[in-house]
Amino acid sequence: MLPDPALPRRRDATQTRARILSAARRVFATRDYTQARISDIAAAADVNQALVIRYFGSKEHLFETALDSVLDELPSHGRYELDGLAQSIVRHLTDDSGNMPDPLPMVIHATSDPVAQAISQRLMQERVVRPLAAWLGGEDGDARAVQMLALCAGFFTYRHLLPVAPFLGDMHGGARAWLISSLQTILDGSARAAATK
Amino acid sequence: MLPDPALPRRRDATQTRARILSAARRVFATRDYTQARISDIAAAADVNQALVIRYFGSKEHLFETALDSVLDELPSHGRYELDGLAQSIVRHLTDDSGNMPDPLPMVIHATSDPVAQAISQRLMQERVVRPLAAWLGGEDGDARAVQMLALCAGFFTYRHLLPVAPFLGDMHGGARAWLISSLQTILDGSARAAATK
DNA sequence: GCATCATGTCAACCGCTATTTACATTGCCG
DNA sequence: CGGCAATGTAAATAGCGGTTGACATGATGC
Repeated sequence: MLPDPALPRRRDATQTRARILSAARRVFATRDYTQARISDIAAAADVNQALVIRYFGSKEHLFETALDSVLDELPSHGRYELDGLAQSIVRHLTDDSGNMPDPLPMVIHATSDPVAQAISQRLMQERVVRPLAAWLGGEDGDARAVQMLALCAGFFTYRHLLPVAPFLGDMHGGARAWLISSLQTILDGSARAAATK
Repeated sequence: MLPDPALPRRRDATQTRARILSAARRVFATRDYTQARISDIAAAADVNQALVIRYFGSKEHLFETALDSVLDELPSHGRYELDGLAQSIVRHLTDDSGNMPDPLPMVIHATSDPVAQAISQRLMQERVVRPLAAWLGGEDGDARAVQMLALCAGFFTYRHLLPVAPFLGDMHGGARAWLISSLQTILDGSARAAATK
């Protein structure tokens, strides 16, 4: 038996903060940053709107904290072989349950706001592009890293932001396969470059 | 000798409307839709802010008119051979002068606003995806069409929206070459599919 | 010239939303 | 218990930006 929902919840700052952060991650990943209202996040966290600001200072800082927490949960590249990485990326990208950490939705949705954009840019550069480029190796490592990100961003754009047919219907499988093989091509190129070193 | 800028310009509704539309195209292509202020457009057109609304009814309607006018200027696909199309697309995409019509910047920047997004979605579907798919031909024509658009969107995202290194520096040439060859691969696939019909 | 309509200007208005402020309630510790 | 700091709530506040309306000014036909 659940507790009476009319009754106020037992007060617990840590848990409340966590609920807000979790809600922020969901909301910032699904709506555009400027469309993501503080009240949306408060509602999703079942918390008073003023608490969101009280706990995180401002919308911008909440965004930074939320993106940071997603990046913390991202599995490190070292855990993947060349074969698995492409599929793993796409699995994160196409997971709609919200259980798999993926910075891309938040980052893409943040491009509308100058401040949130700057935050995303810095964090993505430091914590995704740089390590991925290093892991890919070679002198064109970071070129390849950004190519992979661009592929993912394009896929995401036409899946969620501008869902023109045939991305709407049952074509997801085909698009997914195309994305995997395109990523794999870039990875294979890296492998070949490394082998000829 | 130019006319005294302190003096009011000779009144001409057609010209004023054209100046507003042109300014709107520039502004909507460079800033995000929600960040693109009516006052920005008015200033760029050197026109009173109220006139923008007077002539176009609302920000949303101005956006639709502006996007429509860009699509009108787009060269039809029939004018290109398979070889030239990829390069032509990329030339439009990487032109910073604003002289070449390209709906992509406006469309991408419109994704933050639900209404502008819906407008973009409809127009892109009808006037870009559909004709491009028909031109590509084959049963997977529209899948390939969207793949090409996704590539362009990804490229644009990491060039303008989330400019992480090495897209910032001198790597543009490399990224450009990559984009052209990726597009060409999709086009070649279409050609092969058509040949084996 | 002058009447009149088209065009342009200026100053409000209005809704929206992040943030703040003042106030209530809970839980903890003596 | 009783006080007090931590936590939660509700209602302003403030600023921004699209839109509107009342008024000014230039152009055009008589």
